[in-house]
Amino acid sequence: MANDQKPSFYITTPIYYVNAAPHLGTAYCTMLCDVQARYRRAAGYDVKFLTGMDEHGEKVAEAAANHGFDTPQAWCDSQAPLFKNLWHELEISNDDFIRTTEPRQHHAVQYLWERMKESGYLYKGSYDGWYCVPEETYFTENQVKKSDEERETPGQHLCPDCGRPLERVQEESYFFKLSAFQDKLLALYDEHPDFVQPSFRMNEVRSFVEGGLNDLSVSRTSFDWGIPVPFDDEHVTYVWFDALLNYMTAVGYSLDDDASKAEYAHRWPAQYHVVGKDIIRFHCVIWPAMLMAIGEPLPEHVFAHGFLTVRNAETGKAEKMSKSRGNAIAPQDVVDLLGVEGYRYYFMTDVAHGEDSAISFERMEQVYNADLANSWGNLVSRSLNMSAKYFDGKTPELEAGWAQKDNPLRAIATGIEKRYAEHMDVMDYVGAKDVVMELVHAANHYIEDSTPWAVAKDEARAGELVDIIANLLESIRICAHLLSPFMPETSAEVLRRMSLEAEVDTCDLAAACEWGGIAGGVEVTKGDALFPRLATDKK
RNA sequence: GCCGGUGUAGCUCAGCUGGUUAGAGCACGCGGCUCAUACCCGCGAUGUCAUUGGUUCGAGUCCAAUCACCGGUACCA
Repeated sequence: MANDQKPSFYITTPIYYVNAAPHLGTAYCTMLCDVQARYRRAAGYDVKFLTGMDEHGEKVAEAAANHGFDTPQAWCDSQAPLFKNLWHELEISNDDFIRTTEPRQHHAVQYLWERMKESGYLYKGSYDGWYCVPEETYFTENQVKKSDEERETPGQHLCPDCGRPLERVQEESYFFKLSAFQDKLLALYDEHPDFVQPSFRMNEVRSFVEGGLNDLSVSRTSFDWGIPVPFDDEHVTYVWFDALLNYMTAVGYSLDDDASKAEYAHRWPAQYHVVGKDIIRFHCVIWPAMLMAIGEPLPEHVFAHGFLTVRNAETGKAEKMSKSRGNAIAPQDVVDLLGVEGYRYYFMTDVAHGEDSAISFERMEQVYNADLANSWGNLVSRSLNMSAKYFDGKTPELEAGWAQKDNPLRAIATGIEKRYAEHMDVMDYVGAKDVVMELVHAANHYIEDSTPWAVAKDEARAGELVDIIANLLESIRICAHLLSPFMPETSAEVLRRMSLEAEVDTCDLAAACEWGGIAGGVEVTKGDALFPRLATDKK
């Protein structure tokens, strides 16, 4: 429900196409959103995090038949749990899961058609294409042209798949007058340079729009697995007016009751649509144009991430993941190696912001061992152990004002939340991680410099020992908060081991990161290693 | 073909508007320590900054050309 006390933060993943089982790429995109959603909740926002599935279209109907399902709906129903279960396993904290076959989407899409009709940006025309009779497949003019060129059979119009001659077909279709929005879109990009992120993607979008826009075919008569056009029974909605609209459907668009209207007013526009770079155009060109046409506010940002590739162990080169190459890595493979939280940490902090990235199990092990086992996990281990050992299973008793004393860790921790937020706010997780790891490394360094094991042997230095351990525990507490969006369960565990369970799931991160928050004289438990070191098979 | 981008240590990348001996993390080698997950801390080596030419007192940083790689060139999400 809408919470008017806090600002809304609405973030979405694309809706994933039902025909492809969830893979490393979809998990990556969903994790990007999850980390942002968790961060924003901690930062005091009223978050809605949406993901879901795109279930309409000709290919879904075909897949259903091929898999022996009676209806496309039954096929979709069988696939939805694959996504939901994986998101659950990967600690994805989505607040909603939309499926385009749901009644709410049906209602919203039909409502959109009426608004589009009123807008004057809709007209009926004909959509030209090429049809391969034996393959029963449609191809666009460009697909055919491209394959003819590659095959060096220009102008012959041969099927890209089987090479046989194609038939020219014309289909009646509704068109959205995308061409009318060129200037408005360019103005949007000028006025909101951060509409498309990272910034280097903006150039691609802009040059595309500058090259001129064609109107967009938005309905089909050649198949019927889709939402009917309300004023024309022959037509079903083609992808654009269906898939993209899900973002608005999920926050009450088209509904007339007071609660829904309030929800929509509170939530829309979205702050972030996170998408793969392959669908950037749909979100940065078509989608804003649609919204302009019907007079709805535009989303604030579209963030496009890169693709994950696999590093070939022998050649060192990045390759596309594919079943035929046999180089595909499944989410489960990564979970098996790193655990869920190690998985999240690796993909969120070792993939350069918005860029493609070649991943490898070797690199995963390195990052896991270096950052999680050796640095962060071991810091927690040694610090909690010393606290328990020197203070009888507890944190040291603290005198009032202890937190005001200067020390190297306090110096680094001061303002750390702000530095971290600058990166998190723009989804630069690598940069945010670096800020946190600076404190982790400093804390390990501080232990060496202050030699608490030596101080503990000298009763005259008891006060000094209290300060050392308190500074360590305090640093760990702050790091746990900052790492929580990436590794929520580990951070919660760390706080619990310091008897700070009340701080888990804070919604005031800035306050939580103020120096001086630990409790004195409470139980502390060393516990098992958070991230057991992985044995690397080095020869 | 056209448009755009990239090319900096073994790997992943920083290097803003040109200015002393080119940086970080990881990986690697040596030394120290022992609270800790054989961990941590210190020290160290490595780069003709893709190539060539140009502008400049001075260029990784600007310009041109060349080579290599990548993306886009729209209705598959």
